[in-house]
Amino acid sequence: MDDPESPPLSNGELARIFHEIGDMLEVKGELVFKTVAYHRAADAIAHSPVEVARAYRAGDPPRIAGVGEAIARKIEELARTGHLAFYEHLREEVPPSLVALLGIPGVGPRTVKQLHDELGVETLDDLRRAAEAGTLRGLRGMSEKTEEQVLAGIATLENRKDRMRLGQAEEIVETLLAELAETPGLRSIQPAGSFRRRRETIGDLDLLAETDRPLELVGRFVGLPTVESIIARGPHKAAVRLLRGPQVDLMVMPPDEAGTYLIHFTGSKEHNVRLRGMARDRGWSLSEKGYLRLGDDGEPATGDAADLRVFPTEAEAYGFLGLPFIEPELREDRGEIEAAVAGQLPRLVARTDLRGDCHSHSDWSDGVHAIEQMAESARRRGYAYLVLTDHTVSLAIARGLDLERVERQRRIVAALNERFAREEAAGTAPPETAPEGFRLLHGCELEVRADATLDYPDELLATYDLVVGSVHVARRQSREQLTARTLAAIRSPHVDVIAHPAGRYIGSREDLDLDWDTVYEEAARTGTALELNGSDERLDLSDVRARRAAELGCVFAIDSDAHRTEELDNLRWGTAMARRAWLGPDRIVNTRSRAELIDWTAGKPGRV
DNA sequence: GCCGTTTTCGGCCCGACTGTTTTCAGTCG
Repeated sequence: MDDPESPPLSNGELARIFHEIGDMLEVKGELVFKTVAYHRAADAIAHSPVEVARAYRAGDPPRIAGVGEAIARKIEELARTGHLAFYEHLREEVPPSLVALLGIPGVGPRTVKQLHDELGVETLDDLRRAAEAGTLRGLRGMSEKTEEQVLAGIATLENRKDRMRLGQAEEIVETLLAELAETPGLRSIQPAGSFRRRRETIGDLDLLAETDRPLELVGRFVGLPTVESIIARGPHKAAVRLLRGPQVDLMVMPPDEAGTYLIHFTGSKEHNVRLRGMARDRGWSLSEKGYLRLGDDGEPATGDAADLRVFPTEAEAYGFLGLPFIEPELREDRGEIEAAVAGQLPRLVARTDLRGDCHSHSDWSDGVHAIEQMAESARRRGYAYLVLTDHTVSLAIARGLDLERVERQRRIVAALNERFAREEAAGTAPPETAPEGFRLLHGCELEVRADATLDYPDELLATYDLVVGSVHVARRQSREQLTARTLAAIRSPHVDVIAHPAGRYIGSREDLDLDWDTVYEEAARTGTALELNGSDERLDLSDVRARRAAELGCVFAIDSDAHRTEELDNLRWGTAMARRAWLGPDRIVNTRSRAELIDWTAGKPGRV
């Protein structure tokens, strides 16, 4: 029965259902291509810029690659009723506890089916008991050793850490690279995988090395003090789990053949599948080893090495398919192949394009470091400006500033800027100082109250260099209320940037329930920038949302939201998200000079 | 189940490692 009153399922919820269907079909032993089709469709829905269920309910189903007639019918049913009979029947047949067994490393769908059919295993505990009782060894292809592996796999699953934040991944990678750097024979070593693509969270880490002495490198790698266990170890490849840390894969490549290796191990899997398809169309088989010419039978030729093509760089390896180099952040099969074929890849914004930072805090509100420390730190990073945006009065928990403290803070900012100007004139500023000089701009992080009013009066807001507006409180309001509050900030002539528009914390706090397209359209119409918040706990807007916003004409600010000096470097993660959203420097307001930025903020009433 | 400037049927990406195997299936990335 239709239930138009209930909120439509989110893309994430739809994707989870179709992934689960794919998993259940795998366990049932269904044709593998069918299960893959469900997973592909689930991924496409998860990354869709439009709210799929809402669009179906409105009678305007979007065209989604990988969603054909059968899956479209299922989305339709889910969108209209919130239920899917096919899914519910499947869950009775293949209980979720059985699907959960797929999470055990080393246990795949065939094994789960075998365990269920032959031993009646339905849950993790069933399997644990069976392995401990030694009843697995009687099954075809299983032994005592299998039982040990299953038990170890269950332990791993139960201890499995959540995916890492980018900053955590970076720290581990840098430690590993330092520990392996002095290995004899090593020519180069670098991270690949989702960390190189800068996905918002990282599961496993991948390292790629060129070395003349593979055995020595692999040996040192598996012997590192932080290695808890060795998962696999071959002559050119090894996988380990770190103590209280992630799995790390090391791959050794022959010197001067890195091109296809880097592509293969950087991924994404979906990007690689597309490349292999292109290679196949041209009569070549692509693997990490290079391009191998296909014979008349459609199989790669064996024997003579004459038909293997290898390349020292990724650019050359892409070039073999007639493609330009594709930036790692774009390699998600979200249109980058088509753009590359058409010669229309975007020029992505780079960290060095940024001239300043529009969102930062001091110990006047909830930051750690003093105003002067924050300013000095930004100056020594070569910025032309840092906007100090401490919280406003109603956010008492963060010591929001009342009017009297705003005035005192303003005098401190002015005094600092006088000193900076004097030093620049006298030539005594730090050598890292930007050519245009450095100034601390005065702003605030303006609270949008629960009733959609702004925390400071217009007369006060008009005195700031730049204002970022934020929704922090009353997050559980209705979609209409939350959207109205965000729009109130966007429509204010004094609000220049909407800070962390979705208000999420990765892994712990969901996005605000907003009418997103309306928010994007209004931001575009008024010229209000949306923030790409660089805190690796936020990364807000997400890459998917930012790309949609850009399609609708929005501009953005890449901000650190630093609460201490070290966090100023959060700009690198904000930049990564901008790149994953296909954004160029022209869309980012803080690629502008200080004078241009100030002109832009002063022009807002005229932009409306 | 999806998809089509070679197909509306017949394909659908590739290889290393593991374990139990005597030639290969399963899992993983």
